Amino acid sequence: MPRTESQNQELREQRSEEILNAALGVFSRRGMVATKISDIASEANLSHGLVYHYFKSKEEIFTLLVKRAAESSGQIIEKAHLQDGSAIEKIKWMTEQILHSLTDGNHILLFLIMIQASTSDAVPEEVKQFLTSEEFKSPISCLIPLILEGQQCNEIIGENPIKLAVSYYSFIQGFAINKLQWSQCPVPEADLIIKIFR
Amino acid sequence: MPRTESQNQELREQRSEEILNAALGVFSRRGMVATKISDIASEANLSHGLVYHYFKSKEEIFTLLVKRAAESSGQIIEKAHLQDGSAIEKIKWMTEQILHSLTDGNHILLFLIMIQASTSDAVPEEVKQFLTSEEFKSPISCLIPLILEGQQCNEIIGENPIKLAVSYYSFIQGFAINKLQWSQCPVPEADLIIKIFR
DNA sequence: GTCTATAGGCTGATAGAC
DNA sequence: GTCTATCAGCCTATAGAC
Repeated sequence: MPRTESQNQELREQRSEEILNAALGVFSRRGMVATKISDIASEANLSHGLVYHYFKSKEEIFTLLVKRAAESSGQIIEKAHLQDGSAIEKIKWMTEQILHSLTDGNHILLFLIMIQASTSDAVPEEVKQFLTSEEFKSPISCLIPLILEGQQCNEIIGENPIKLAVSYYSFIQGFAINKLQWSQCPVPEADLIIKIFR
Repeated sequence: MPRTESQNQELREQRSEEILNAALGVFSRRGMVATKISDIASEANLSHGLVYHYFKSKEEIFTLLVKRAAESSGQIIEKAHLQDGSAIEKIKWMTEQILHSLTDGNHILLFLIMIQASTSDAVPEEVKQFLTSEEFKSPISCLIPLILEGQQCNEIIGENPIKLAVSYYSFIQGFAINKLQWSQCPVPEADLIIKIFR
């Protein structure tokens, strides 16, 4: 009995996700250029030919993952703004979310893709354009309104807000990297990081 | 008039450094796998053939740079231990040195090579071995004695020293990455970072 | 020492069978 | 939808001329 159209659709969707997941794993370990299509294929347990049935190229897969990562990081910041409480409580909440997402699941891999995308020159042109486009809101620029809010009620020290935002994200990004190298490393509490704002 | 032996020696040394410097620049921008020998050659203004006259392979160049980077980071920590003052003053001094070295010169490139070497799977076997060998002292483990010293005289909070060290290096590494992406970004003061210890 | 030419291997991408 | 076979291009590394 042949598959129905909707079953076919579902299969396509599922395979596609399998490939993307496999790619995420390999990309985050080896970087875009160093991963071969055959690496992705064998991680996903299918032939390299099939990868091309679902995606146009290796670059397309990478670009897609970068956009997902950007979206996922954007969502956390958005949620933080909607949170109850003072500015610093919002930042603390966000920090807890991030640290938690780095600790379990493969959110950390999306994080690393993002770091690779923004630190390496050897990425698809489309990724470069995306990262400099209006569409992409950098985490640093999204954090600044929150910092200003905290400074107005003297919750946060009167330091250059950009400097504070850079420091905060340095911390987060650096920790993601450390965590990848040493997955069992102790995770700092959000309060430890928040200290830089006081 | 032919060159004397010592002039030849000097030329070799000089060319060798030129190539290493060029390689450092390209590696840090594109990563090891994505840089071609011809990239290094043209950055150094010489033919690709000549690169092979000085080095056995691309991997050899990368490995050499990783070892230099490790040495240079080890030296800073060593100097910090020899510094006068309390533990936290030593850490502050070290932080200032690091921030300064990230700000000018191409020390930051060595830093990034180190990050690449320790985060990517796609590095020469010799690099992997080196990073797990006794020869290589990880910055985190080198910082711990200093933290313990500070905790004994209540200069530093009684938090898990490993956690503190991880947090500190997360910050430093993350900042190096940010600085590379955005070279004009404001540089936090050492005191801002040191807050996590109090 | 330095260059150009080229061999050899690998990999991204496609074609075509099932 | 999935696989295997294969092509075409690129890149490392070497050989040999100057």
